Amino acid sequence: MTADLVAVLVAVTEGTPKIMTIAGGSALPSGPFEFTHRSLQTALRAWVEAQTGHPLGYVEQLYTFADRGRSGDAKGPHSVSISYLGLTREDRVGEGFEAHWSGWYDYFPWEDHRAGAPAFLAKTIAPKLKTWAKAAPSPTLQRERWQRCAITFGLDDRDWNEELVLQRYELLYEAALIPEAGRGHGHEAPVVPGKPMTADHRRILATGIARLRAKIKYRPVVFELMPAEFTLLQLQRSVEALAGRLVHKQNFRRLIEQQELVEETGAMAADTVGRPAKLFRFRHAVLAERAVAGTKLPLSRT
Amino acid sequence: MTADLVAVLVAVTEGTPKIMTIAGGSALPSGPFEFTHRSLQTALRAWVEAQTGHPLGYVEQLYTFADRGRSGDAKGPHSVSISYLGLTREDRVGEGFEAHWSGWYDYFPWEDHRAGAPAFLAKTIAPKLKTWAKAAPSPTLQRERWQRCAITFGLDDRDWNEELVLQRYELLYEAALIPEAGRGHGHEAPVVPGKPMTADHRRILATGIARLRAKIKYRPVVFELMPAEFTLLQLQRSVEALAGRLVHKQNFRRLIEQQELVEETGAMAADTVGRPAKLFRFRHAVLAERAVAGTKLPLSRT
DNA sequence: CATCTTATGCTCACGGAGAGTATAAATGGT
DNA sequence: ACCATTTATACTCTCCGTGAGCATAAGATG
Repeated sequence: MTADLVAVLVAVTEGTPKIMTIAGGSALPSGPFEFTHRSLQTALRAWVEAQTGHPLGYVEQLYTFADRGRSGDAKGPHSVSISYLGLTREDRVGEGFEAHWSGWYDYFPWEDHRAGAPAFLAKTIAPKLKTWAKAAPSPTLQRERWQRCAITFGLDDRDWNEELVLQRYELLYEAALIPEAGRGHGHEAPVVPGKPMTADHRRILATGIARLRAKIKYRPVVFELMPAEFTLLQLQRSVEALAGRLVHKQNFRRLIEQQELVEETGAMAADTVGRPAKLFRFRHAVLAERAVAGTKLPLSRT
Repeated sequence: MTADLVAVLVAVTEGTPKIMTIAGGSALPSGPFEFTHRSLQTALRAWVEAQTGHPLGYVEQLYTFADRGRSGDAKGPHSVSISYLGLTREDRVGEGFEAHWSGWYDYFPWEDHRAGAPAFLAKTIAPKLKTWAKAAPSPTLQRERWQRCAITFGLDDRDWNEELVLQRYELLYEAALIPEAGRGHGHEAPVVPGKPMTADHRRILATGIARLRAKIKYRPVVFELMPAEFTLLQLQRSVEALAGRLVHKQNFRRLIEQQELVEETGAMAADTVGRPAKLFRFRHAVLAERAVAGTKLPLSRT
């Protein structure tokens, strides 16, 4: 038996959340776990450093799952995959490394609601889900299926819940609306937009996004994705990029400041449009001061 | 390489949270992962069922960690341990099974604040931590250490945060105040009350408790630990048992009822003191109705 | 100088959470 | 029968976090 590490490495560049990919963007970076390290965390850090040429900031374990040999042989070589979420900055990649960054909404276009709900959600996905729901054997099951769809995708006037990334992916998978769910029928036309990935890598990515979207609400992890100095608007844009939805500007600032998460550097942002903004830096002290330093997003419904 | 499953199986009986143990209460149930199962979850379920004679309710993965051979050989047989949290009921144990249930506060006596903060916290633990903090090389580090202690243990007039179970355990471990941290000095006298466990099992248990304490606040998982019918006070007592602190009765009921988590059975509780209480049952429908059905605990500061 | 854009300060209303008061319905003892 | 005790259950009140909007300041641009 073998153990593999799979990494969801996240960076945010100019309002776009990105993940590190290999194989032309069709897989997450992964590799065998070397037992020469003291722990899984250090193994992952060393490995990422070797790949990207830069140490990793925040690291968190995501999930472990077992595979029964993808080659089809029932008794073949089995493996355990241990997935991690890591936060960095894109510009940290060293020289001569072939780290590839892909926008994460390339894989989950339906997750970006910053400009409102994507049109194809109501136009394409919802009808397909409805069809799938109606294909259930009994009326009760049909209703239950549709209820699940409506809840996870915010249909029927329900609110969009940005944290249900994994549930949405799994629903689409179950409804066979994405290529990964291909049931041996050869290659069907992609019914739902979004780039697929090898094996269950897109599921792992969904897990990572979901975890991160939940985490930014109660832990100051966004700062791991920011440069040393930033304006409050830049910070807000990063949060919005991750959450996939807009935030109420004034309330966001109120929250950040009243929690004393940042301090002014004294300098002002250069080359900007409009009134120049103060530059801030993260107050690393808060990590020691508080056990839970929340950043509950002040979401706006517009 | 091998993969092991370690289970934190929780039940609540008469206001006491319990965990399933083996080896006279000195270890969590664990065993090798059989690759004959489709997933880790099903493997765990099957395995627990074989051990206890009863299917498992709620199951959730906790954490995966790697061991570099406990026997001391640096290149010896390595293994990956995958830990799970499972919720059941004690009375579900079948015939002829030797499931042993131990109160979880036997292992973490400082975590039970239902009758106020335990006396030995201020009398024994706090001074020891202070000594440890003062042993840091520089004044700055000394202050940082003590700040950490004060935050995690709610000292210096800080609030007790029941979710920091793991942080507290790791702090005690770091300060060498618990037997597991024994640094080869043979066996010292236990400086802090609480039953130790084999290897890092107590750490895993701490992880499980922390996870559960966090979860009951936003997911209706308590019901997995309740009998089919229960009174609201029984439900409250279970929550309090898990959280290790008391709850405001009226507000608790308001919360449960306004969220429509339960429905009356029509019957009343028998053989009770005082005014008889209505019996309720969990409305399983809410699991389908809502994505997030919270039970934010209405904690009281008394 | 008008206009656009972004920054930043302030107010308001609503609802949830913590806390307390009051009343009802049972039991057991005297 | 009456009272103390225990538990159940219904309301009320206050405070504050949160969502939302208004207003003003300070730059750039034409």
